[in-house]
Amino acid sequence: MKIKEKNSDLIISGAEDFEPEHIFDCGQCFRWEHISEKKYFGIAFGRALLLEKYGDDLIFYNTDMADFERIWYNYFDFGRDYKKMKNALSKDPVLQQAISYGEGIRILRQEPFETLISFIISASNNIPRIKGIINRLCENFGEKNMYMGKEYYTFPDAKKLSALSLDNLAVIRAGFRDKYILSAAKGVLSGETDLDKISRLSAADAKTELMKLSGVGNKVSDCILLFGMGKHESFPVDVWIKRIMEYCYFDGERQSIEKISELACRKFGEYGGFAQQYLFFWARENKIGI
DNA sequence: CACCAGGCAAGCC
DNA sequence: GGCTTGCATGGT
Repeated sequence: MKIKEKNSDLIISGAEDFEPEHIFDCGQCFRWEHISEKKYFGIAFGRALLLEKYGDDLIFYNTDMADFERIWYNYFDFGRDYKKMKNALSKDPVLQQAISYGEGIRILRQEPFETLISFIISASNNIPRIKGIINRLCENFGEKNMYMGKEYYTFPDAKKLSALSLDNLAVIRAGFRDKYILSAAKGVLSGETDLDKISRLSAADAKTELMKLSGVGNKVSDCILLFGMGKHESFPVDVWIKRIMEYCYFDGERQSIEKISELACRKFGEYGGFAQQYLFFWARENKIGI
């Protein structure tokens, strides 16, 4: 991978296993917007970014090497050997097919607090509405910044959210999740919930800590571990994953979530999270198992 | 109208 | 322990 600075843009060549459509539509993030054919606009770590896939190159508009190294390199998981992971998972014929469909997926390393709140919102919800609620959360309570002549809003921090009442929060129309959002924010602000410390625990111990939070159960905690804490062995089992796993590995017979998790752990091990994302994207886009 | 959405907590037995 | 039910809101 080579990076050139040109005017105020970065041209990244030789970045393999990177397809914006796969990355941003596989359900791991909610703040990336499809602008045009190959352009996506998103916000992370307080920064906005317009990026474009241009042939084999990636263009990161209006940014610099300092921000690339500080934010985007880790956010886009550029340090990982995706070939090695794909080779390991491809030994399974189901995964081989799912990978060939979503070959450009990467798992983003997102901010723990944003991931926590976002996946609390995700419970019993659908993706378009999750995005809508998060947009309203940021527009009402985040900080306004400018990027390429356009205003954008950062994800509000724990302090800002903790100061809100349920009535204040009603504008985002989060439904019954509103009280969980406030409670989680207050825990983080007080230090009772130390997300950085939790990130450094083993996946199992971190999960135990996260599940102490109201509104964070088995599936939501796995998503926080996977997308916000770098625990790539986590395999979140939602309704889609449950269906496709039953269809592909259990002859279509209904299974408990525990049985599905056990099989995923055995089959995918340290790469469980990647397997989950390939399966999720493949199943949803092709309506497999429905 | 019923049913569902990247579930969870609380209340039952 | 496991199982059932209510939950806000919006889309089909």
